[in-house]
Amino acid sequence: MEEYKKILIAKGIKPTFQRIKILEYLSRNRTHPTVDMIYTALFKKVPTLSKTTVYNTLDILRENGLVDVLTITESEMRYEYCTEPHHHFLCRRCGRIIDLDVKCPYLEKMKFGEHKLEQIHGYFKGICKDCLEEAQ
Amino acid sequence: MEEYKKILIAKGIKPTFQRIKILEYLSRNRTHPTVDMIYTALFKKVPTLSKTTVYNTLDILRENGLVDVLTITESEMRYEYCTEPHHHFLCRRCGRIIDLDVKCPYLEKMKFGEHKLEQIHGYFKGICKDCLEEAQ
DNA sequence: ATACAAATTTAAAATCGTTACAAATTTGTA
DNA sequence: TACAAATTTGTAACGATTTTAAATTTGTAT
Ligand SMILES: [Mn+2]
Ligand SMILES: [Mn+2]
Ligand SMILES: [Zn+2]
Ligand SMILES: [Zn+2]
Repeated sequence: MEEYKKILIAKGIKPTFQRIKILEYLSRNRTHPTVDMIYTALFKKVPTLSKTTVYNTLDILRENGLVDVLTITESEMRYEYCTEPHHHFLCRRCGRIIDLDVKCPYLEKMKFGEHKLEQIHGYFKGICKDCLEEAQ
Repeated sequence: MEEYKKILIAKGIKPTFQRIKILEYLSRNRTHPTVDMIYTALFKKVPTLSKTTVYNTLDILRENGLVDVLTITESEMRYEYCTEPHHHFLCRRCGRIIDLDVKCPYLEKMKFGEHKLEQIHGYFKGICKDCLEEAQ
């Protein structure tokens, strides 16, 4: 609670209860949740919460570099607490999005050719280890 | 026309007029169009075309490995005629999606760790060369 | 050719994630 | 306490996609 309040203040974002809770949720749940997952989880604790606030807050957090957005699935956006750049694996069976420890030269240099590079997304898709085992 | 008819037949897909036209369009327009772009362009030539047919056909083409789908933007899917795997650059200024010639070891091996890897998407995002120049 | 079943196309409605909007509430300051 | 600004909220609008069922086309048996 206090920790996330400080983070918001450091970024010049007014640390409202909702913003703190959303940032805290993302920091504690490294599952790349959808907006609806965030909303549903927090609504239990904050029954006045509006989904619009989740959208608004995520936009603010994103603008301030506290949150990253993944376009890895075909229907909804995924959000994650911003850390070091890394790649992701999406399992088409269970839908989980798993952080990968991929050695990618571009991730560090953030430089490529003549274009101005701002983000790199590495999306690996297939069947995850657990689902493979489950199917024997 | 005949060329794409043959490709469809080779895949066991009934080569209807609409399917041929959609496949032909994707082969000739390597711009990673949206469904709406495909529909709007073809509607001029095929005024009876339905957007549902575009969706249906793209699904079939995708299932048969003739078309790839990109989830690079935040709102709609992008389609491309299937070629050798390659990465992409999305310009947030002009919206163009540019094919990249990135050396990626994973693209060739298609193997990574303990998961079963089926696809790799490399999405680079930023400002393209042309837009940079245009802004001096 | 004709009839009929299956496949395909089409148009319309439904769904769902996201955005726009305006009212209600909260916050900061005088 | 009063008031303006910022934030939150609920609702409506939007747009991409999916669902559904009717219309059309195709292939095949007669
Ligand atoms: Mn991650
Ligand atoms: Mn491409
Ligand atoms: Zn899985
Ligand atoms: Zn550009």
